Amino acid sequence: MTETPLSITLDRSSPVPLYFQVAQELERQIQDGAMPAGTRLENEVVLANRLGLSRPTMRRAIEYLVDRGLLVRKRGVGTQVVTPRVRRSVELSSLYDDLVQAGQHPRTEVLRLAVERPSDAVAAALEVGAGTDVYVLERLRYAGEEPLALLHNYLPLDLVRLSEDALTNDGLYNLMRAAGVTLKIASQSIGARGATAAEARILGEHRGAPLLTMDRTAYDDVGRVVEFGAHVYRASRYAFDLTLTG
Amino acid sequence: MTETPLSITLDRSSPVPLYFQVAQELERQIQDGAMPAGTRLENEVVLANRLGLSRPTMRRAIEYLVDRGLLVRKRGVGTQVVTPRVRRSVELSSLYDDLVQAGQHPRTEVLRLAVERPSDAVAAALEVGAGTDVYVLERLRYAGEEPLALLHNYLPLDLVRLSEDALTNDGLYNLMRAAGVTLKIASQSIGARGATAAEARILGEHRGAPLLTMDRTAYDDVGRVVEFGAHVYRASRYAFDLTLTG
DNA sequence: GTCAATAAGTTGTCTTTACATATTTACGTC
DNA sequence: GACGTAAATATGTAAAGACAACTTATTGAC
Repeated sequence: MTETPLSITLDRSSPVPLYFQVAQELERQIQDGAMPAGTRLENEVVLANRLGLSRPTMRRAIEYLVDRGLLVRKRGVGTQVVTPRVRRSVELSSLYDDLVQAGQHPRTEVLRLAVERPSDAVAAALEVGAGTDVYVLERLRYAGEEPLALLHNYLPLDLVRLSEDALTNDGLYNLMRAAGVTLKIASQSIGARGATAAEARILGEHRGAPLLTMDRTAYDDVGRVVEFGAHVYRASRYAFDLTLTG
Repeated sequence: MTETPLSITLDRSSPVPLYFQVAQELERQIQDGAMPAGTRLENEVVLANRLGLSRPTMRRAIEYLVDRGLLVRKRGVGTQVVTPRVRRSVELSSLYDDLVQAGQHPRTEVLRLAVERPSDAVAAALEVGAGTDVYVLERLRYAGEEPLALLHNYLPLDLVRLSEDALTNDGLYNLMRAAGVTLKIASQSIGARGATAAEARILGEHRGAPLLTMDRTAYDDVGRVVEFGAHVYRASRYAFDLTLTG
């Protein structure tokens, strides 16, 4: 309802684009609470003039925030701040990232790191010939002292050099990013099943206990398969949180 | 690698924006295979001239497809068609939509449709006062003759009028859309647990059988809560497929 | 008082022009 | 032949202006 006389100082000598400076500052003010939900922005022309920008540039800043779900525009009406929600869409992150963000201290135990011929299913998922060796990785993830997940990963050899040390101290995705692999898209399938005897033993559950399963194939920016993972999580300790936009 | 001399006919009298006409036609040609993965587009200036458009308009068309993951741009280099993948990000859809798309014939049995006081947890999820009546909906979803999922939904009264008939023949989300509710964003949590005796009986599983659980809160374009759902799926019959971009 | 036409205000689309910056290629120098 | 520099080529950012389309409020007629 309210209307705010926005003021932003711009740095025209900065390498950061003007539209992005505006978008960032706007976002900051929204997150700060300076522009609570429902706040009506002044119209584009006035805003552009006030900031000494052209309307297209001002529009682009607003557009960026509309795409990210912080603002809503209606033709003929105006632009409003959206009710504060978790606004980010699903992200490409790993369990490790999730736990770090939650303030937990994850610990990883590398059970197996080998280079060998993949099974047919894995070879198909990685889109390599059946005779091509790949990394085979098996890890156990802890949150605190409790085992949380049993992770199986398969990777082509030519993307990143894996070592047990590095994997113990860092997440797989971080290692890949550090090696210059740009993760772009991943297709996942989330299901559930009962734990096998072996899984139950490793994870500290009883046989048949419900496990969450996630199979993931990850691609880089040119569409190459960079990783295939088949993971199981103790359902009693873990859930997947998603935010979808549509 | 290859380069294609794109040709598109535009309708300037159409209400469909020019940039969108271009984007649609480009997408069609990509999907058709006329522009296979790796195809290099001509540069923006040439394309704009060839189609009789300004460069910003041409850029906007390309930008649209880049955002959707069909094209990749690199400054100083050019624009390329991406390797064909499932390119769409996660969408706001319901199980019903999923099944229809898969060619299945879903059937819905309405077990309960009532208006009553919500539990504290539901009231909190819907962000209504504890004394406010809400729709309480319990449905059983079949795929063919097999029960697939047990769905619990809670909705504010003022958004849509629900009837047992309509729910039997159509998905809840379709009904809401038809009532003018624009679903914008949803946060979901996917987990797993063993079936209770009651759930097992209804779903045709045995007690303790692994079930996928999904709790979802859906919001409209101005951030109002429009639905809260707590669903369980037979893990032996269902999995969630997601495509993430990052 | 009610309804329809009109006006004002706002975002949506499009053009033209200019310059900045990243990347690759070609060339010249050593 | 190796290296650095410059040129060519492509996308990235920005400005200013014009008209279109949608909403809402106002005004006028009845």
